[in-house]
Amino acid sequence: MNENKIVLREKLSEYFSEIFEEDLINEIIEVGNLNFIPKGELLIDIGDDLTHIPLIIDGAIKIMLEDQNGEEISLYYLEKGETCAISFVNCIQRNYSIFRGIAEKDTEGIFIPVEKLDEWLVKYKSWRHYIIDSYHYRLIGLVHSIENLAFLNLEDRLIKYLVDKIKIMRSNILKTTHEEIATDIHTSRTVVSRLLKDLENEGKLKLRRNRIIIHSSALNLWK
DNA sequence: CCATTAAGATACT
DNA sequence: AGTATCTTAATGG
Repeated sequence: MNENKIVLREKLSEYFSEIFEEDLINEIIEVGNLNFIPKGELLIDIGDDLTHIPLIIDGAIKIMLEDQNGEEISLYYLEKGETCAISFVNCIQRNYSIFRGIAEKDTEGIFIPVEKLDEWLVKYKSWRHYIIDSYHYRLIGLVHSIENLAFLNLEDRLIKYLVDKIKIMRSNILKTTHEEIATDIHTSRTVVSRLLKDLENEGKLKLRRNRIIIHSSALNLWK
């Protein structure tokens, strides 16, 4: 029991101790539970009851939306030090999730029960700022997704997707399939294959089975 | 070696 | 840009 708390404190110290005051850290250690979410696991689905809010310690969560036909589209990622502020408001209103969250890679998070969120909002200034900041940050993220969808052609969307993914995975070798990319940017596999082939012919990347190797020269170009 | 499946190719809308 | 279909290639048992 006590050992768990030591681990929790250690995990929090990496990022959150910079932004949260000591009393709040202690409370998080008291009520939070550390969870490991392996890559590919569904963390939360659309319509799920929200009982806990995650503080991401390490890894990344892909946030997705579903259309009327059950087709998915990926919106943005949650990373180390972040939380889902959208789910925060959902929690307060005791609503159901409007998003789907899947672990993009092995992820660790501290889960806080809903009741505490409200309480801490009044009690801790740092918590208040953290929630407002991340809400703002999520809004910016959403606006970017909308911009991408509305104003960019498919090729540019694909490029942006690759750049984002490289940032999240911290590697320019992406272990993914054309099929997965297709669902994420909401198009068909053949189209992704075609576009990637074009980029390969332009010398921007190399294609292997289950693997895309992006050249750093192209990466600089796309930034 | 074979089954599975990712990815390439072609043709049509 | 997207769909349908076929072929080829990689991978894991």
